[in-house]
Amino acid sequence: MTRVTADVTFLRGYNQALVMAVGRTARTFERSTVVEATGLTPQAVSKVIARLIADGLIRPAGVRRPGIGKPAVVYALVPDSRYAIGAHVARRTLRLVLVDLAGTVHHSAVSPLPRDFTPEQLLDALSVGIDTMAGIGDLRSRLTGLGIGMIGPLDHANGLVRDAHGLRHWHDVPLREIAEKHLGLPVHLDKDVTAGITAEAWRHGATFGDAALIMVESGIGGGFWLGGAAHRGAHTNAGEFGHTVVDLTGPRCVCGRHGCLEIVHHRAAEAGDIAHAARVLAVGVVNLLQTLDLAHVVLAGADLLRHSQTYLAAVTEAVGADARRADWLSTTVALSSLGADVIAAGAAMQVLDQHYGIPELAHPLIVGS
Amino acid sequence: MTRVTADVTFLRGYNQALVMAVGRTARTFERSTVVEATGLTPQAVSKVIARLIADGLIRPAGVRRPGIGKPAVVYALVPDSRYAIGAHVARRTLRLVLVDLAGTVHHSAVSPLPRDFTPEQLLDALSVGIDTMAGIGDLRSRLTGLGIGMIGPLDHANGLVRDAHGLRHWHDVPLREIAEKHLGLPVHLDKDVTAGITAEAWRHGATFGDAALIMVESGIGGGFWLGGAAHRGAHTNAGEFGHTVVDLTGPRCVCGRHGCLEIVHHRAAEAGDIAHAARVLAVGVVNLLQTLDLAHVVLAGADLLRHSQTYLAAVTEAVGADARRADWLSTTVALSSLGADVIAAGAAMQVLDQHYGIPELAHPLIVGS
DNA sequence: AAAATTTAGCAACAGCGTTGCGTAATAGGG
DNA sequence: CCCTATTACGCAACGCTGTTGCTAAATTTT
Repeated sequence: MTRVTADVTFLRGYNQALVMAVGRTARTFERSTVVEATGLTPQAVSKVIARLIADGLIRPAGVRRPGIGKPAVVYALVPDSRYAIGAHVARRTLRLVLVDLAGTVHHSAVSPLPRDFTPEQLLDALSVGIDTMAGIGDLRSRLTGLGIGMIGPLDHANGLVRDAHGLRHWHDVPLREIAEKHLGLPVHLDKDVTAGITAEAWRHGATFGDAALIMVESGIGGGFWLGGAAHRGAHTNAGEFGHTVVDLTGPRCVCGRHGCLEIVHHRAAEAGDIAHAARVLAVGVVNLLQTLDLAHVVLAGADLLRHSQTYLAAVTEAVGADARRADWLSTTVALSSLGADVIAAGAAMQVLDQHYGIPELAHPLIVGS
Repeated sequence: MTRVTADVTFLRGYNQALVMAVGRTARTFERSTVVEATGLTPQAVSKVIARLIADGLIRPAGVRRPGIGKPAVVYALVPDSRYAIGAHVARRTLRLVLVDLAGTVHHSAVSPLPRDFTPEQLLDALSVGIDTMAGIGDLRSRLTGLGIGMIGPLDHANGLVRDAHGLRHWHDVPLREIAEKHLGLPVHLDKDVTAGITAEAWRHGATFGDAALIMVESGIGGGFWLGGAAHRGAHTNAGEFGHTVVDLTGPRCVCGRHGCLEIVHHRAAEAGDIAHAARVLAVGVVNLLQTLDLAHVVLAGADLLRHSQTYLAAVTEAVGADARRADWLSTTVALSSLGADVIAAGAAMQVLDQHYGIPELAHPLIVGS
């Protein structure tokens, strides 16, 4: 845990991150753009820009001639100044992506994982994949780290896999620690769905409001972006949205309860009635909207993307019907812009975010002795 | 909206708020206590403490003699240095409370409101009630403001009541503005449930993790505390948790959907089967835990408190059954420590929080022109 | 009475954004 | 062609933050 005290170094990181967010969202920008967006003084922005140029993160890119007056210098992010690798660890496959500072996915590769793979087998697969990707343009020196998005439950703060669902050799594995040792890179571990929603938020910039990523892929999960940050919950266990009861008299689920969203949805899909399955999922999504009041819903996951239009239509219709009562209640519904890469890409962006995003002011916990 | 830029004044507010949080949580504290809790240097803490003493917010309260060495100065919050008044506006009643800087409720008064009361009638009732309370100890000068917790929907950011459920004269009423003008006090407007959870968080201090306040009172609502702040959602409409579907084949609800938690619960309660009603509510609570992974669940609301032990037992049992699978998944369940005052008290604490809590670093939205 | 230990705070410092003001670069008008 | 208005940029001084170095004070132990 990096304890960040509220000193002036926080200010530097914070305002730098604001400028970086502008650069990531807009292709090019000027000093006045940042001034408007942040409320900082022009002089302060100049200082921040000078620091970022010195670090090679942004560069001047010509001038704008608006007519009268001295032309404004135009700046642009240097996307290839930093990279991160993201890994999506599923039950049978490992997906690796290379993401640059702008959030663009450059390479994507899927490799199979042995049935019931062990931590060692995963590390070997990661090692091989990273060497291949990092060797492409000799970008080892510009590699910020590795992000891993994985099925839970896990402990994000301590980088610990508690008990990955359906994998026998994954009980209390300190994956972050052993991966950092094995790979010689900073490693960030998070739940797959949380990584996924981070990808959407990182690419949309500071305008992205409260949002959820709904993932249907051997189970139903949800990743949440609330109040400008990923929501992980008290024990990194948020998002078990598939195990919310939507039918009190429904069939018994593997989790022990009756009528979970997941089992009801699964039964419908199994029977071949995808349209019905999609409507069931839509009920769950509207439940989320009622509870959390979200601005965006993003749909993802292999099983969903296989029938993407059916799901998109069902959820859009249900959300629209719900919001019809009030015109000020608007929520966008969309398929993930990154498709199958969303989890891995988001894991990579979490690493970039740790370095170039808003620094966490770890509200210090007053832990009793 | 107070746009806070990330300058040194933020640092001051932030670190002062940390010290105030320590003072609020602990009866008394020393410099070393704060150093441990915040990670600041002793010298920095000394400066902060000096500022707070100058403002009359804390005071020296003797010394501690731990044995060897110079005794440490003990400090204590001065609870009566600042007050705030909180109002809970329900359909038929107005509840007013006086809360001090420590979060202690000093006076509580309930007065009836006319059926279908108008904004003017509410303002008059507020005016009378505030004059009575503020006159008690001539604490007008120490009054920070008025917090109003009200049924929604409303717009927290703009202080606007959009369309209060079941009240005819409340469509797009700029309540904050007209109340500030009428009462001559800063006014803070929020949903009732959000105010309620703020009360719990403010009293528990920085150790309070993600939490929900479940309120059963002419409807079922939820207030959320996530990531160290109240969660209001994209349109201040979070918490409509009573209108989440738990029974796909259930009876039709007033909201148009079938099998909402609220209608299913209501039918059971109407039939006199409170135990069953409580179990239905408990299913909804567990749904929340699955989705959000909360550390605390607080139960409140007049209809619930009337059978508090039945509800407490049902929810505790359901939460325990759910967490049994994993020992690291712990969630506390409790009745609100403030009882019927929780909404009004929370509204008052929101006012205090704006002045003496962690300052918001309003992540500036890059709003397109 | 002297040494050891712990706490408190003054003074100088580095670094942040802000303010004041001078300079550079352009278009338009005389 | 030159002058002026306009816009953008940045140096220098400043106020404020927390930090660092060091001295002084208050107590117990030897």
